[in-house]
Amino acid sequence: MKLGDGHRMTPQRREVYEVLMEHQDHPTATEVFMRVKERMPAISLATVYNCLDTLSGAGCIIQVNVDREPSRYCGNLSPHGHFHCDECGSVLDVPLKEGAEASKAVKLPRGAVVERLEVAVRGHCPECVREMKPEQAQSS
Amino acid sequence: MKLGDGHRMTPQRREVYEVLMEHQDHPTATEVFMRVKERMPAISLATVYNCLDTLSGAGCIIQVNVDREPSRYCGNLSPHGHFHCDECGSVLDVPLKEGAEASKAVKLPRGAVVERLEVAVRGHCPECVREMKPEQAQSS
DNA sequence: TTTTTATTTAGAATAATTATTGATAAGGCT
DNA sequence: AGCCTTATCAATAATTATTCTAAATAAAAA
Repeated sequence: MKLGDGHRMTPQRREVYEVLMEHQDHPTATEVFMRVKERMPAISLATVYNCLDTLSGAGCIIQVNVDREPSRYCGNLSPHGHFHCDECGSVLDVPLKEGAEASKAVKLPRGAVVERLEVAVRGHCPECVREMKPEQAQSS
Repeated sequence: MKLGDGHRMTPQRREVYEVLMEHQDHPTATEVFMRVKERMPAISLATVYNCLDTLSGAGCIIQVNVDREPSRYCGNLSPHGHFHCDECGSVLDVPLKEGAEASKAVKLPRGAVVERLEVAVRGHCPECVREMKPEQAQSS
C-alpha cells in the first residue's frame, strides 16, 4: 500500500487500513477507533481521524457520507454506489452497472466537467424487508 | 401550501418558504436566516432550523447534503439530482432524465425495496471551466 | 550525528445542529 | 365567549462530529 507525497505508512495507518479491509462493512471513525484500539490500545481518536483522512486523500479508502450522519469509511475501491436502509441504517455497496455514467442519468449543465458520479439509493434492505409482516411486504 | 399533520403555516414558515422559492439556488440554513431576517428581524436561527425541518418533513422543500458541509435547502420538487462544483462550491440542479431509475444504474441487492434515488455529480461548473486557462480546459 | 520534516497524542476549540424551557398563540369544544 | 389542549417560537444550553494546537516522538535526509 503506497501513500506517496512523502506520507509514510506508519503502524497506525496500517492498522486503520487493515481494519477496513477485514470487513466489507462501513464503519464510522469511532467504530474504526474501537476496532483498532483492541490491537493498539494507545491510539487516539484524533489519530484515527488523521489516518482516515490521509488514506482517503491518497485514494486507498473511500469516505462515504450518508445525509448528516457521521462519515463512514470503506475499503472497496471498485466503482460503486451505496444503498442506505431507512430502517436499520445499514449501508451496502451496490456495484455500478457497466456503462453507467452521469450523462445517462441526468441532463448536465452545458460546459460542465464531470469528475465523478455518486449514486445513493435509499430504501429498505433485504434483511429489514424479510422481517416485515407479509401483508406490508412488497418486493422490487 | 399545505403542511398537514396539524402543522400550521405560520408567518415564519411562510417567509422561509417564500425565500426558498424566490431564487432557485441552494442556500444553507444560515443564508436562509439572513434573507428572512431582512423582512422579519425578530426571527431566530433556531426557528429557521425548525421551519426548514418542518417544511422538508412535509415534503414542501428538499434538504440537500453535500458531503459534510452544512445542509442546503431547495424548493425544486421535480425529480432531480445535484451537481457540485469542486472549485467554487456551488450547487446546481440537474434534472433526471426520463426513465432514470436505480435498477438501471446499479446492481441492487436482491429483495431490497427502493424508496428513492439520489444522484450527485462532482466536477467543475461551467462558470469555473470558463475561467480556467485555455490549455487546462477540457470540455465534456 | 545533526537537521528537518512528518506523525502522534491529549486536550481544547469549533461549528452545525438539536434539545430544553417558558412564553405565546391558535383551534376545537361547550 | 371561555376553557383546554396542542403547536409554535425564541433564547439559550447542550450535543456531537470533527478539526486544531502544541508538545513529544520518530523517521528520513544531509
